[in-house]
Amino acid sequence: MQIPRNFKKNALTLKKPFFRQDVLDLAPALLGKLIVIDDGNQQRSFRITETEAYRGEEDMACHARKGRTKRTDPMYHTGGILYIYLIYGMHWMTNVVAGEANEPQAALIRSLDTVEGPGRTSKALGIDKGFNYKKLFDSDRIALLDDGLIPTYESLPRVGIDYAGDHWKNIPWRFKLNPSQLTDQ
DNA sequence: TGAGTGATCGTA
DNA sequence: ACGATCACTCAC
Repeated sequence: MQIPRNFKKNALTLKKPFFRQDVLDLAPALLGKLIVIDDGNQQRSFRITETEAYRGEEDMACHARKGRTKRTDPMYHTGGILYIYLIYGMHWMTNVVAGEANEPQAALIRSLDTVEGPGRTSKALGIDKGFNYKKLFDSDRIALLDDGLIPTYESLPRVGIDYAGDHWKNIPWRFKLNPSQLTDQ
């Protein structure tokens, strides 16, 4: 589709209330949404195809299991900002903060229509620490657009959390867009 | 299957 | 101050 020049004021741009949903609703709702990045020179867009939910201090796979720290602080904010962190000294992870203030929740963006894997996703988007805390509903640099695709998806266990114990390791909080929805457009 | 890489946080 | 950990990727 043609991406509007001023996505900040575009009717398709997702607004604050969308992000205040519980992460178990928001993470699957992110599937099929367009993520638009404007680096000042050019604008690029990708469709979100895979997410994971991390939910609260009781979720033993969530960074917030150790409470509020300098790193996890963004997750304690009201939904709609980004939570960005570095993993393995190399890869930036892009997370959308969900829910209300003091409910630490975030959805990891794992894959895009043309990019598989959370590290590669951030790299493709040009996202690094500078995007931490950035608002998705009020930014000239980045926005999420809803062009009407209603996602159908499968739920799977989350990746890379062997330390979290059987319950949290197996709970199906990874969401993958049905691939046929990309070609049906 | 294993090396690379560095911010973060618990322990001191 | 130090050491363990880690929501990963790439090359072998």
